[in-house]
Parts: sequence; C-alpha cells; structure tokens
Amino acid sequence: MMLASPIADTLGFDRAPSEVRVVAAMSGGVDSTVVAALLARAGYDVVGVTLQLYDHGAAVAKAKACCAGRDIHDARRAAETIGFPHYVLDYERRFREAVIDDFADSYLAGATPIPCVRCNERVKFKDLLETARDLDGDCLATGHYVRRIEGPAGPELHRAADPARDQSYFLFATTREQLEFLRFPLGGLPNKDATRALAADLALAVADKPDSQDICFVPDGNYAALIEKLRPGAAAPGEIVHLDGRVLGEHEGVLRYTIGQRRGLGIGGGEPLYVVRLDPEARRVVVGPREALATRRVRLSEVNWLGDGVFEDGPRDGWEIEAKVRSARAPSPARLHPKGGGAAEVELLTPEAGVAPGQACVFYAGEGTRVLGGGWIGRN
RNA sequence: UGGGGCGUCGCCAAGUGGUAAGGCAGCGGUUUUUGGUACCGCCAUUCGCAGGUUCGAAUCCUGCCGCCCCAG
Repeated sequence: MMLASPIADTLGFDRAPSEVRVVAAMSGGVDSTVVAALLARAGYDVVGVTLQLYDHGAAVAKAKACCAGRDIHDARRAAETIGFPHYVLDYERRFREAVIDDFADSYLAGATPIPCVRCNERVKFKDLLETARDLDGDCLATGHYVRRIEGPAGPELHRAADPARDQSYFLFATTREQLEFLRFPLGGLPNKDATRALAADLALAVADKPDSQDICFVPDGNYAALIEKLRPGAAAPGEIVHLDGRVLGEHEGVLRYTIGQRRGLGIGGGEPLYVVRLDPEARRVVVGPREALATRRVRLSEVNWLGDGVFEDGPRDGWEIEAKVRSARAPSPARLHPKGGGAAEVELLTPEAGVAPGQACVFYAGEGTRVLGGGWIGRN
C-alpha cells in the first residue's frame, strides 16, 4: 500500500522531496497530523509547528478543542513517532488580540463573528506563514479541506473534492500572495474516512480522535460567559421588541442573540419568532415572523477577490457568481456589485434567511469548484 | 349588588360522558472547524377547588374561589 500517494504529489515542486522544506501547521487534530506525517514519510523536509493559542489550563479537559495543552501534546507525539522536528510557538497574545478580542467586540456591536476565519486570516496565514518563511520553508501545509489548483494566472482556490467536508467558506480571506505559499494536501481526498484511514495506516495515535467543533477557545460552548468575563457588563439586559412595536419580554444581553435565531427568546403563545435585528446601543432585540428574515441584498466590506480580472472592473450588471452566506449550505446564484474601497453588494437571486452582520459571504464560480473570494457581511 | 361569560402544561388552545389533540416556549439530541436555521425526541395519571351523580366525568349537578364583560 502506497501511503504517500494520496497527497504527497500535491505540493507542486520540481525538486526532490528532500530538497523541499515544508512547514506543517499542526493543530493536534487528525487532519493536520496526517498531512505532516504523510509528507514526512514521503521524504519531504518537514518541520511541524503547533501554535499555542490560548490558555491551556482552561482547555485541557476538552478533548475536542484544538491548539491547547492536550493537542499540543498530541502533535508533538506524532512528530516524535514519525521522526521530524516540531516546534511549539506561543501565539497566545497574538491570538488574543487578533481573534478573541475581535470576537468579543463583534458581539458587543451586535454582530456575529466567525473567529475561525479571523484566525486563518490574521494568525495562521499571516504570522505563522511569516514564521514558516523565517524557517526557510518553501511552503506552509495545513490540514484544511480545500484545494489549491495551479491555474493560468497563478494558484487558484477551489472547494474540496468532498463537498461535505469543504472548508472554503472559512478560507475566503486567503490572499493570492498567501495562496502562493500555502498547500492543502487533504483537499483532494474523497472524504474524512480516507484521512482517518491514512492516520490508521500511519499508526497515529490521533486516528480516532474526535473532530473538532464549536469555537476552540470556548471550552463549554458558553461564549456569552466568556465575553462577559472579557468585557464586564457586556451582557446588560434589555427589551425584546416585536417589529410591530410591542414589547414582548426581556433578554439577558444582546450578545446572546444573532439574526435568525429562534431559540432562547422565551416568548410563547403565537407563531414562532425570530431575531430580526439587534440594536446594541438601545440594548434591544427585535423579533418578528420568519418571513421578516428574507434577505436579498447583502452589503460587504473587506472583500477579497480571487477571481480573474480586476474586481472593480467587472461586468456592468455585476459579476455572476454563486454565493454562500453560511458554511453549511450549498451556494446559490447571485450578482456581485463592487462598490469601491473593498466594499460590495451581493444580490441574492434566492432570498436567504438569517443573514447576520459579522458573518461571511463567500463567492464561487457558477461552474466548477473555484472560490472567487468573499467579504464580510455588514449592516444593511 | 344584579345579569352574563370563563377558568385544560409557562403561554395559546382542542376536547360537552368513555378514559387529556395541536401550536408556541422550554429541555435533550442530530447536522456543523462560527452563530443561527432545519430536523428528531421529551414535555398535563391530569383538566380552579371541594363534594355529588355514574360502571365510567375535563365533560352532568351543587357549593366555594378566581378572572372578565354588561348593568349600576
């Protein structure tokens, strides 16, 4: 059985593997461990790097989290087993500033952040990527399920071969420059089972480790409590108001809600109610019927364009794309209108419910698997 | 104080003699490297209280309590 064959030749270098230094980002989970181990076995000059992102004392108990004590240990052990160097870098401060603070402030502003995207954008693909260069790496390999395909105009970002596993939504902010240096060896695998099978073949201890889920730095899923701890007084109570003006009840903090949310309102009696708008200044949660959630136009900022051509010089009536407003749903037809200054407006041909500021809108090509970029959803 | 109406799960609400629908909320779970949605499961031995009639009552009768409306 050829262990290395599934992913080893995906790096795209002309030289012999031993001449290529691969810095492998290792979270301690199955995916990134398989990447590092397989590339090392294939003869690449692998240097494993694990980032310590947050206080491990608080997270050791959680087997499903990443980038803290337990996982750092798992990563190190895998490196020892296979036999390649491994470093643990203290990124706690950086992570705190670039991801956790942003997370808290976003909620305070009535938005719904995606810390995973910020982490990729501001930590893994920025500081870690620079560190990889400092280590004389020729590339940075990660365990993300996404594909980097060499195109006529340079590397393109594509969805993973397994649509169920695709993580492109979380990587929309990856720049062309970063893409040059990045490698995603797992993107072409048919499914997660294939990865686990590889891990088992390599006799890696993490082969049966549970997938990570939830937000890694929120051990118990209670993000509101974390924010309250970081920003005392953040969870101030306020009114729950219906679109028609009626005050229906009280809430324990705007930060506990997001657009489209149904559960947690505690208001019974009539038809189900959904959070339609958040007003952090007035500490108000505005609710309404499901129909009130339908959204066609979405304003974006910090747009990252990965498609061909100059973004601002698109077709008169906008770029024809497919857009995804949330991770777990297939993209749907849309038109993308550049607005200058990194802003844009997306016109969804089919209305979506629960489009929340702070979330991402990711662009895809109508045909094929190419990712055309994306932007952050703002207030409408 | 007369007259009328009503009191069934936290909320709304079916059920008028045959052994408590449903919705909302809540709780649990599935899905998921964000939130949310969706989906699945659970959720009244009991019908304001106390008696009575009946083989059998939330459903009939009596009394009491509470609320609402009209009158005053």
